[in-house]
Amino acid sequence: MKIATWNVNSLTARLQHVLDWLIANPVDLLCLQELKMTDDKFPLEVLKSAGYEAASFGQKTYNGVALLSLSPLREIQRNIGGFEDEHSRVISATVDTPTGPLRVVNGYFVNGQAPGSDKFAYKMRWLDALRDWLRAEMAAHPRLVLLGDFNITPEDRDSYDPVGLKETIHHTTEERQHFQALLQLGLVDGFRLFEQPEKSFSWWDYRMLGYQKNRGLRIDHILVSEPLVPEVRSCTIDRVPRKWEKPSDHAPVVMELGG
DNA sequence: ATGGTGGGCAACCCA
Repeated sequence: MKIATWNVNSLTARLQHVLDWLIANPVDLLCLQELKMTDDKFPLEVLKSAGYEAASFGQKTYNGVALLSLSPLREIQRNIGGFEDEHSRVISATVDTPTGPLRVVNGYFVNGQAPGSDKFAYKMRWLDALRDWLRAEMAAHPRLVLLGDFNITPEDRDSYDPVGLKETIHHTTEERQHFQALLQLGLVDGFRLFEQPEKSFSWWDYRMLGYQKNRGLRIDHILVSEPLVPEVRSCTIDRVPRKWEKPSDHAPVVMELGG
């Protein structure tokens, strides 16, 4: 089976891209971020016609996440348990796979603007809450994937300019420690299970010809719990839709799982 | 060069 994550930067603006991408890449599960729409605007029927059951957790203008699945979504949960959050950033569900149930946690992590800002402080609190909640989630669901737009470069090699951008947003020691804390829960970065091209990124700024110059960051990730590691067959970034007209600034990350 | 582009929607917004 295949799973994927994609920050679409408005599902209203990108619905046709999503439908076109799914036709070319009929993944079993697609996790979306930055819907920028309320749930009453979510295109449930259009996705159903494309063969996908879906669950959304949106809000007006900002944030918003959704799960699109060929097979039924069970035990759908919204946001981080026990954490009061005005933003719609996490949606989780269980899907059945040939090798057992898979718990999926889809997150649009806080951007954080700049170190020292209120938004950065919120990012740190949010990451604290996510880690504490995930510890229990992983105990309850040993086969778990955490995927989405993390807004963190795990290492220097995940940035086009780690020297010039040292300790700026997406690159700070604090953010990277939070990423490591997720790994310490028993999660593994699926992308790094495989040899990958140098300068592999999942996001490129719209400005200054960012994509054309490959000035990007790898901030979209698929982390798998240890019991799933032997099942991971591949993990790749699909740059194709980033070349389409009016693209999202993010590219999808795709993982193939096999029994 | 402290810029620039894009989405949503009228916010000195948010990425």
